Amino acid sequence: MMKHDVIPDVVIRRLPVYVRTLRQMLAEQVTSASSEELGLRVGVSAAQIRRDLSYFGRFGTQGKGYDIQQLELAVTRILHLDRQWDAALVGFGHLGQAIAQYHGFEQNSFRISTIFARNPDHVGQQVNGVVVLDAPAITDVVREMGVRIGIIAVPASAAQDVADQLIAGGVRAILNYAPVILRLPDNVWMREIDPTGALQSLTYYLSADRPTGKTPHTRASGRILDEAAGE
Amino acid sequence: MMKHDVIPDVVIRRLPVYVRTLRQMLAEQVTSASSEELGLRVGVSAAQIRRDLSYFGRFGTQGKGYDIQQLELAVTRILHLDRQWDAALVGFGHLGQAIAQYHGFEQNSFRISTIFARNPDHVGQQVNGVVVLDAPAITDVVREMGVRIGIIAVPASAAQDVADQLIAGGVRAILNYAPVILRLPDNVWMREIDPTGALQSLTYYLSADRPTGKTPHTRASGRILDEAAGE
DNA sequence: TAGATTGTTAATCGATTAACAATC
DNA sequence: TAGATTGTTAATCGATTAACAATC
Repeated sequence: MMKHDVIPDVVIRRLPVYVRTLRQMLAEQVTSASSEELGLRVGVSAAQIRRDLSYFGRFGTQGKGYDIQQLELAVTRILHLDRQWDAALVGFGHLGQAIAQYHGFEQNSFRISTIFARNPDHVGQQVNGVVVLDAPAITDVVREMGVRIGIIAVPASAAQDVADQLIAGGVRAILNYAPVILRLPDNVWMREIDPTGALQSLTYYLSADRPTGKTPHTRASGRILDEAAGE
Repeated sequence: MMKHDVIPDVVIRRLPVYVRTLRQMLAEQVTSASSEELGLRVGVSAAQIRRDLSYFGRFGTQGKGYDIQQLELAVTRILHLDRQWDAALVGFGHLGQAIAQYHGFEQNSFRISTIFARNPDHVGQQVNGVVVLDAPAITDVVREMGVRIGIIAVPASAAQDVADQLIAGGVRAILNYAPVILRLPDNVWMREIDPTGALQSLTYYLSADRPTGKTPHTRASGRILDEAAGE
């Protein structure tokens, strides 16, 4: 095993896709697979699967491939998903409420344990047994509860402030839904969720105003579609 | 101006952030800025700002910098954001409803013009004057309306099918909220929205179970925080 | 004109892929 | 053992940064 001082963040970002895929395979009762098969499912090359995994150790068997159950466990541990993480949600508007009600985090090692809002109409409300607290309490409550993950779902204008308060309370990982570039100290990690930006980059590729005549109404040729049924 | 056959997708992905930042600057009545200042706001290097823009033309003035209003217009046009785009939303569960009610797309060149659901309880419901249609109609309706953008908010197990139907109807850009790797023909562009995956990659960096004693309760040192107040 | 800052090319850095010896 | 497939190193590809001539 190669020892690396820092593992590239691109690699870390791919690991959740690996975990998800491995779990799906377990559900399908697949017990083992080669890097070739894994790559096909995950949508990356076999070489990349092997390269990525090699940063963390040796998980395969030459000539045979990988034991799915073993590998799933290994990657789960690498990402520290073998426990539940508390997260503090800030913002309880349309978006915040949708996030609070979302039942996808729970099955995936996360739990929204605290919710904060500025709007007095929201403070005191309750979701899944979690009471919405007043925003000024962010730093203190987060510190007291030892929460290390923050989810920001406030308007752009308030986001930097919220981030600062979360960080002051000990938060070191932020999921940011607000359309702003947050300035963060470099011991804090962040990911952005920006559906609008995603759409705005897609339209670059949609040039003509209308589908041109050549647009086939037959089924897409699907070179890629054929190679793995997957999922 | 350099002529490039294809502009790297990484560059295209940054442009929406540029647009957003430029609009923010306009709102602040900033009339011009150097690549240095823009880079500071956007969170990339000055060299990158200049390099990225150079793929599309010359937008600055030596010795002076960029006219914000002019540049905003230019990037808006490059991304084809100077019109409104219809999008078809598929899925009307918790997530789909949240997306349908989201009032952030409208101010940003997008409009959810059609909604599809499989669940009979959802079909026939109405949001902002848009009636939820039965899922089997996807291909025909999308084709008829000339919709070229699809938003997938269905369970993972149904996502590939939905994508295929959208594409058969002429959709060429997909925003995918389902946690699956979609297999798409290469004339179709896609972006993934995966908050769970984002959180799962963040926990890699949160090693210890609890904040260690050394965690400072003082304000984060903020090397970066200081350099630009921004936003 | 002198100072500032662009647009662009060359140098550097980083990530992906190809290749293959090791080995199950 | 022969065939398959890993783990790893070297080669390639692509993206970012540095540097600077052009020019406002």
